[in-house]
Amino acid sequence: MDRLAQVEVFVRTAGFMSLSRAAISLNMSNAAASRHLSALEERLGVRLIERNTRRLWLTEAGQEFLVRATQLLNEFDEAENAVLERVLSPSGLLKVTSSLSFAMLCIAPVLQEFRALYPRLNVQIVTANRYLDFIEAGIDVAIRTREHEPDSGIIVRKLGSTPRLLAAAPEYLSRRGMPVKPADLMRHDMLVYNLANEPNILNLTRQGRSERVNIGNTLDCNDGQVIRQAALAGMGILIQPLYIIADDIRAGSLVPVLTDWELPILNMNIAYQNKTRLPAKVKVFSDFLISKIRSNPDNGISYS
Amino acid sequence: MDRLAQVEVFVRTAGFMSLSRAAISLNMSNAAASRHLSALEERLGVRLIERNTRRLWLTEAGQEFLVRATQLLNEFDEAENAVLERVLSPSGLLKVTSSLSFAMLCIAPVLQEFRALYPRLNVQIVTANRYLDFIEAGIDVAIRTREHEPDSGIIVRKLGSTPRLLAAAPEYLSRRGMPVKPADLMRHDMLVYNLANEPNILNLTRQGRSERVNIGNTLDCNDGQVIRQAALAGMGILIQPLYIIADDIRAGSLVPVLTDWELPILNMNIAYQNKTRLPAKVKVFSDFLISKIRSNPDNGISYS
DNA sequence: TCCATTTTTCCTCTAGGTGGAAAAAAGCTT
DNA sequence: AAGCTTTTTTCCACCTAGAGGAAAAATGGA
Repeated sequence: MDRLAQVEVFVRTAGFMSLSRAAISLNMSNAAASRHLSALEERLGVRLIERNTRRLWLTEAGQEFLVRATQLLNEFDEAENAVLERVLSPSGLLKVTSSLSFAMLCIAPVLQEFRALYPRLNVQIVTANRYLDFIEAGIDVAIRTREHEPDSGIIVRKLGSTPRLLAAAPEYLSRRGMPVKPADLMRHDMLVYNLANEPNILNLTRQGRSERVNIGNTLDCNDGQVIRQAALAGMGILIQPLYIIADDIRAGSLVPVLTDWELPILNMNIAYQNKTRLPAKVKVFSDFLISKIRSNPDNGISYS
Repeated sequence: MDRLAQVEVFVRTAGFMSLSRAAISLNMSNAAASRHLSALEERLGVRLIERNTRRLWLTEAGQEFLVRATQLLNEFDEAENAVLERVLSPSGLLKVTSSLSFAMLCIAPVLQEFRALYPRLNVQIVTANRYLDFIEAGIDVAIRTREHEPDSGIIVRKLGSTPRLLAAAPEYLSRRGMPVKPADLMRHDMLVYNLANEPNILNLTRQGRSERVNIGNTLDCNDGQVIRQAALAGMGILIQPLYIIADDIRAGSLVPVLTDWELPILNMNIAYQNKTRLPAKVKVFSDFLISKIRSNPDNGISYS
């Protein structure tokens, strides 16, 4: 039998001065209420409420217990309400990991608005050029581009897609010429992001036809921003997601090349551990970020 | 399911960092412990303990709830222990009613010792020359001499028996002569206690023979001490229980008459309400008083 | 004395909780 | 990488504790 229910019957009965009314208010039968009260008195070894069929009154033990019991029930409700409030109003620390580029371009610009919405939730961005382990690094949310997670315990939700482009500074193109067909890339200086799948092989398609090109690597680096800076300096042709160089292209600082050819789309995903109950902070952050990215047409990430 | 048991499983699990060890310590199966914890999390709508088969750790919600939960369990134990202590060490107020005589002669002399034994229990003596109603007067214990209680809800325990005697002051007997046989009483001044059963009829027996005498009443009073004082002043012959005039007889202030005749024995009883659980204070007082009266051979109350 | 109402207890039924065992998972060792 | 050990979770069959309805008992008022 639920000991708290026993205490509730006792407190309600003392309040109403009636077992029947206590039973009604607790949605239980008279018989059940009587049993609950008797069970409590049995366990305590004392009569808490002296009663007959016409009236009842608290014993001295009952009066003392009533004070404590009422306080206990209140505190129990408060404890549960505090937890419930935490669910509705997340707080604490949320650890998000992503590439430096994604953090700079997609998270940092909207973080202030997020903090305004959830003032008690601190967000810590852990930029890394490799995928961190959720458990080892204490990560709550990860932004990843790989198609599949080896760990089936990870939930993956799609943020959007971004095309990969080939682009170079106008100065470089003046100096080295514009590549006309994919094979021309073999004679160009290529700036390679070495964390990509098969970083030295390019698969380009046009009108259903594919061409596979092996490229050298004038620069072999694990950071998109470093590669972008090198390209801006005229060091070669880069292959990067549109969202990273969208502003550069609009500014004319980088010029796309082989634009009638397509490279494989890059899917941007948000990932978190599959838990029996998704922590509120993970949920609110994920929903927020997805909403922000999808509602910005200029960021180079589309969703369909 | 017992909600407190759920909280106990949670707190134990957090302490041991193991559901299995929490289960052992609470004498329940692993399955039951798992269900209790899951049920608590279900009701709260939040994961309190994140866990896999190898380790577990508190969520932030779990950390906060743990503080409150631990306090709740402590306070619940304290509330129950406070009640238990009250049972073992009675306190509060005990209302005892008896005749003035009994209170003066049998209760007052031992009350100090009782209070020393139970310092937190206050005894209130309500002397009355009539029987008070338990419920109306809020009486816990009553000393009564009547043979039967009309209320079957009253428990009656025998304190002892006291013979009733006829006695008068030596001066009165010198002046009016010593009665020789029961019929002589009709020509004497009789001091009648009008609360007795059939106060104006005396049934005296000797060697198996009974004589019934109708007596007049020079004094008709409802208080034994007033009757005693009148007899001491030579106003007439009284009929009173031995325990009231035992000291007067030893002192020679009152002289028993018709001593080879017997009046009906008076049974002294202690009475209290039949309750589902006898209050500790009623029990300890009753036991104490019975013990004191039975161990005093000089008080005029015998027990066999 | 009768009546209405409340508390308690009895009875029957079933829903819920049990433990054991199996499944799944996880981390360590080889 | 595979195997092993241990823990947590879930399933299953069983049993009992708790349910409500009704009757019994009690109580106070009319």
